Amino acid sequence: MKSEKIAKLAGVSRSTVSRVINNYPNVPQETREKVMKVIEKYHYEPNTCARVLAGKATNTIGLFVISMTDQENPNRIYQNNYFAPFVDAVVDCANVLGYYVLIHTVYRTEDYLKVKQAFSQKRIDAGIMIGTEKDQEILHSIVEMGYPTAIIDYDAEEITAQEEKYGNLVIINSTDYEGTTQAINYLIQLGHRDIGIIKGRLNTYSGKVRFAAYVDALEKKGLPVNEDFIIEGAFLKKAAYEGTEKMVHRGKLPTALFSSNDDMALSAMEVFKDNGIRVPEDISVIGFDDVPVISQITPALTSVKVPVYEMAKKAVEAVIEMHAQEQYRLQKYVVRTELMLRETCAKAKMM
Amino acid sequence: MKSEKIAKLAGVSRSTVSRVINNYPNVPQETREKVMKVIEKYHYEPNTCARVLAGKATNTIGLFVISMTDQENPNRIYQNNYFAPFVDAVVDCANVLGYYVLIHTVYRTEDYLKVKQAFSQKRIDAGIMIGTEKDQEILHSIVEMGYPTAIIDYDAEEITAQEEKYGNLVIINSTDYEGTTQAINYLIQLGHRDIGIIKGRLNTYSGKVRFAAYVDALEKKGLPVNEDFIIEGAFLKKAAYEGTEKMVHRGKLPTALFSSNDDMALSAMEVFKDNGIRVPEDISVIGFDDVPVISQITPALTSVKVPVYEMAKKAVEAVIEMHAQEQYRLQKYVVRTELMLRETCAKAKMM
DNA sequence: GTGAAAGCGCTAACAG
DNA sequence: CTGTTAGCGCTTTCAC
Repeated sequence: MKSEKIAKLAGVSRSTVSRVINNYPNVPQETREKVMKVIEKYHYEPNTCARVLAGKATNTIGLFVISMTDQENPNRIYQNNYFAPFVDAVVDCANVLGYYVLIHTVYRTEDYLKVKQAFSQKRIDAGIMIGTEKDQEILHSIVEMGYPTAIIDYDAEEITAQEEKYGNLVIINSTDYEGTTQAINYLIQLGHRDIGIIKGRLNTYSGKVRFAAYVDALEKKGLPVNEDFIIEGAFLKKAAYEGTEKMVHRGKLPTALFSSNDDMALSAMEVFKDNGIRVPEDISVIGFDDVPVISQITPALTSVKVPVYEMAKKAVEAVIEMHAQEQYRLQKYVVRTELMLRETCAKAKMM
Repeated sequence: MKSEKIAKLAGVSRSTVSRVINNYPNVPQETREKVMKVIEKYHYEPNTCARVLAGKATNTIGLFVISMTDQENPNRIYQNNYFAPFVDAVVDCANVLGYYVLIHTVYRTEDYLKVKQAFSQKRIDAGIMIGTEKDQEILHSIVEMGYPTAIIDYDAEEITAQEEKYGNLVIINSTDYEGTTQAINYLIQLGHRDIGIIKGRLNTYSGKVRFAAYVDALEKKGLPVNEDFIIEGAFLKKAAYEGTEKMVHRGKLPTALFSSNDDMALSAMEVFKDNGIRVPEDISVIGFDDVPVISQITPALTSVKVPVYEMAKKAVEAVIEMHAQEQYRLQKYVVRTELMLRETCAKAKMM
């Protein structure tokens, strides 16, 4: 079934059918209804490719999940508790606005070709990227293609200087610095002085910021940043587990531990449990992200909530709006984190 | 940049460029290289829509996640621990085969229109559906469109009779009946005689089968199916929580509980914990699906593993292969479940 | 208001 | 082996 047939059946020309489909104003109500009736009768759906080829939008946005670590694990991405809700949210928000989502994952540098192709082959109107690290060159080469692109968790400062070059870019972050500061200050208020951290990957914006905020918060209160209490976690469960284990075996523990994400906090708690170290009696723990699981475990993990849904929504809306616009402009959004108090923090014991 | 320009620059015609792009044999190595050089130099990518319009495949498969319950929750789908790994696996497998995945969720009956449109608008070569229930009519109307379609967790018997009508359908299930039987028998071996169940939604194939297998297994051993120990969970955490709570308040408990999925088992364990009922000392629990979280909690949940990755892989491969084929034929696949022994089951105490 | 005709970028007969 | 030509199904000037 094609528009020509509809035209014939309705006794009009293809142009008129097209006008009806696209809701153009210059067609009288009567004609419109006549055409619509035929369209509905035959469940006619215009061929997307033909429309796109003739200059219309694809009504599809690309979602690219970058996951360059953990390559061997089959369940890699959604195993990561952070990406899954994000993908969900993007699909959800896009669908509400009448858009499809074309999704592709990037495990290796070569896979970036696929995201470029999604743009250059005109499969999508705009794209959203999450999980990017400092793959500067490639990332820039994608942005330079000029299509509306949103990046989640990316250093805005770095490119803010060359605003005119990145008019098609949307950067979305959460208040990680403030969130971390709040978490550390909360621990300090509880009387903790030896506060450790499980670091994320530092070539990640959030990893970097969360660590910087941790250091700053301690220094501001005149507390020591003790190397022994800094665990390299790289945002990975396994690394966090091993790092924590090493610290435990070393025998000297902080009284509180801030983890750069929830997954790693969970790993640490596992180690503590295995070694008879009680949370929060012996050590307080705070995570980051506030993924769903952590409120269901015992003890429920105190965490800094990242408003994933809002970030996804903003990203979707921004790129879609940009695509509709004539004029692009660099946009930055920052959404608020929130400290979710639960059961893994307690007052520091007096020595 | 279009093929015509490449042709001009390479000193050939568009047809030859096309032949090179599509790897047709009838072009000498020399010409091929000459053209390729220009293509690479200009990073030329053929316009997908034009190719599709001219008869090529989209190299995109649709993934439709049906989730008609739990509409109010923003994090609905990936909150469900079962869908997330599945989506991941489908994207992963499709990507490996060079395909993009177009994803759309169905929360309401109206949303089914979008899945039909994805097909009729020629956005995808084939589709995969998960989370379907007995929306018979709509489902059939989709399959009747004639595009390669895979459905996960669907009653194969129901349509096996009319094989010729569903030549384009692929049905993929796991051995839920056997898996459940194995789980129940395991409990029986441990000495349990009062075995309860948290039911899934019965308009779901897996919900139905798991319940049937439970009843059969008990009856086969001459054990009672006690109404008091049957909890309506509908595959939902909340319903399972409330149902379990009601049973606990009623005061009479089975010594073992089989849950039709892990999420509900988790809810039940929460209730038990809140009421001072110990797992597995006071009650044994078995879940279904073997989602990642359950091995990380304490006590780690014994569960029947559903090989999600394999199922997704099979679905992707089957529909892609079908699309490439001339002749379609109804296909059914059943992949093996596996009982994962962990810490939530213990010998029944002698009364 | 509406139709005719050109064109979007590519593929695929058909000749040669 | 390769170029010419005719579509694929739709949108969009441009006349009428």
